[in-house]
Amino acid sequence: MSIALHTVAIRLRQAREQLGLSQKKLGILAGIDEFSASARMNQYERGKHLPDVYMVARLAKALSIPEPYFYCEDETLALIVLALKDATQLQKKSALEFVKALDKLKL
Amino acid sequence: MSIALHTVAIRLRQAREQLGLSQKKLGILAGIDEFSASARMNQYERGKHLPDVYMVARLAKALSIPEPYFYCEDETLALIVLALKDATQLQKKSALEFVKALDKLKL
DNA sequence: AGCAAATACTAAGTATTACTTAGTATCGTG
DNA sequence: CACGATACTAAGTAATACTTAGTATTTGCT
Repeated sequence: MSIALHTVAIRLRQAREQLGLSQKKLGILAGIDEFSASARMNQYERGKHLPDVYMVARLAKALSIPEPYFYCEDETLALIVLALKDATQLQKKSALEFVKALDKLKL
Repeated sequence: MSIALHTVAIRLRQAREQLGLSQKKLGILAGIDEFSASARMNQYERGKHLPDVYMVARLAKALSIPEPYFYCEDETLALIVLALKDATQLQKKSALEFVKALDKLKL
């Protein structure tokens, strides 16, 4: 019997496995002490504890993933955020215009 | 002398002021006890304390703003997330395709 | 299969941080 | 000016995360 995992926990495991890292290694990459990295990362992924925003920021950096990705419940929005990772300001502006236009279109 | 505010704090104030709510009122709307709502919300906005993800979720709901918005450092990305608030799944898929194409275009 | 190393996971005490309370400052308006 | 509303703060208490010291489980090798 278990309570539903928070999006942060789900996205974290998702992103880590994508890169083929162990919980411990990712923790160390994010700057956690090597003796507690394994336990802490596991607690995050299992939903035992929640990483605070600063920790999520360091994990995001270690994984090269935008921070807001970890808070996207909607899978498609998560993918949009991910796809905009290396976008230039101009590209983002362009995407914004597209989305605004989309809104008026009621597709 | 003060340390830079976290994005959550900045976006929170931004969103609250947009709606013309007081700190206390927003806190109450988000389910905080009326006697501590003012202090807590102020601590969040001033960066004295950080709301955890569950609190951010409740604030997001009270403000009718998507959760990931609060973690978007980039202003344009924040606006994209905001613009997709009421988007249908089809519209989001469409936006995703656009962003993917944009990526290959190196605009 | 059997073993070892790596990885995943957990309980419990300690450390850290948020939350509540009680209040002071500041702003806006009659 | 005064008063009500809003913003803000210090400090003690309550809640939560972090560390430690392990136990389970999985993986790969002979």
